[in-house]
Amino acid sequence: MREETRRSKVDVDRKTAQAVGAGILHWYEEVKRDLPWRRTRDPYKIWVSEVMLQQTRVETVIPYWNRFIELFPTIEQLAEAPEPNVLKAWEGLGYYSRVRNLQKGAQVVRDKFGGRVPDTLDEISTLPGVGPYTAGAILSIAYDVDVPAVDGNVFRVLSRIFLIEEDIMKPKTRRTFESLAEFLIPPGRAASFNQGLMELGATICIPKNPRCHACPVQAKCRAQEEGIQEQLPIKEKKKPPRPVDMTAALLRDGDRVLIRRRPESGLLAGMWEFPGGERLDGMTLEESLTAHLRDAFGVQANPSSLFAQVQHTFSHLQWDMRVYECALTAGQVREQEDVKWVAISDLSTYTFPVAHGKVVKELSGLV
DNA sequence: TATGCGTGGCG
DNA sequence: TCGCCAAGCAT
Repeated sequence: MREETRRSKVDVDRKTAQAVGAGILHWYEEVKRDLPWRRTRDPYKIWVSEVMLQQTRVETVIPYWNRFIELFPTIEQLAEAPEPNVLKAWEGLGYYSRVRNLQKGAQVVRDKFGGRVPDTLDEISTLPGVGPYTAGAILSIAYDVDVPAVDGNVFRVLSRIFLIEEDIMKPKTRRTFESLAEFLIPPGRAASFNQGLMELGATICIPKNPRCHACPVQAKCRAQEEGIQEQLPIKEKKKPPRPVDMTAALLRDGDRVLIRRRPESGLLAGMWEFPGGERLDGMTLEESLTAHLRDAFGVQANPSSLFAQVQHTFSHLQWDMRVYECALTAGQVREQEDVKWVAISDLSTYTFPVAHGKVVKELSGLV
């Protein structure tokens, strides 16, 4: 019996577990949203949706998922697609390593698993970009395996129902929630139950002003009983993003401008940008830009006028980016694979991070 | 265990 | 406005 083999670190009796599991399951079957990836059982398409949904809202993902599936309808086609095309399909979604890992994963599935997404926790977890949450989500949703899928919603919902006051930012806390979530799964119904937990967190048991009156398990919720649902889950504060002064150059040659590709690893890997870099210690922005252009291309360039100022906040960085029109006074920049002179009207065929995309937009408005 | 990695929406 | 938040993973 599963009740005897499964244990939770949280104090929950079987009757409560059964009531909560059934309550959420039945509520979900009644109210679930009609999302495009809920109309398929294709493990590949569910995989794509789960990766896109990492740290990303449903409303944002929908158009990206539709387009991505249209462009790459099968694992085979994704595995064989040119990488820049795949990156382009992700442009604007953020966390770009997700899509690189997704394509690598597709290649692993093709080469090591005969083209079929594996259906065991051990095997699927070997795929790049597939962590504990995504593994559980794909297995339960696509294959009906009774494994938990603990994301931010589940942390919030379960911490409230069972009044769990552990800090969810601590990695070890995940195990507490995973064992509890597994204990709650109505046998054979992990697909609907797991999605129900997340749906509840996304629509009712939301971070602020939770709609407890509409909750199917309100009567079982210990936080609601204590009136402290808004204080949960316990989450330690993150550090504020570090401010960085950035510069970038607008170098023109007729109606063409100079762009370059960022390195294959690190921040915004492989995306295109206007050349420049961080302000260097002890230098002004203009001096730093001149130095960056000299280092990168071996040319002398003078920043003349300020073309644009762009503020952009990442999860860990805050860019204050100033884009200067520059005049080349010595040397010239030759095209290479990762350095191009591009007509303004063709810039849209390249993939830019949002900060540089704002500059592209400014430029396009001038044409 | 702590940090790097995007972007857009909301109160 | 601005801090927080949204279906995390890799290192």
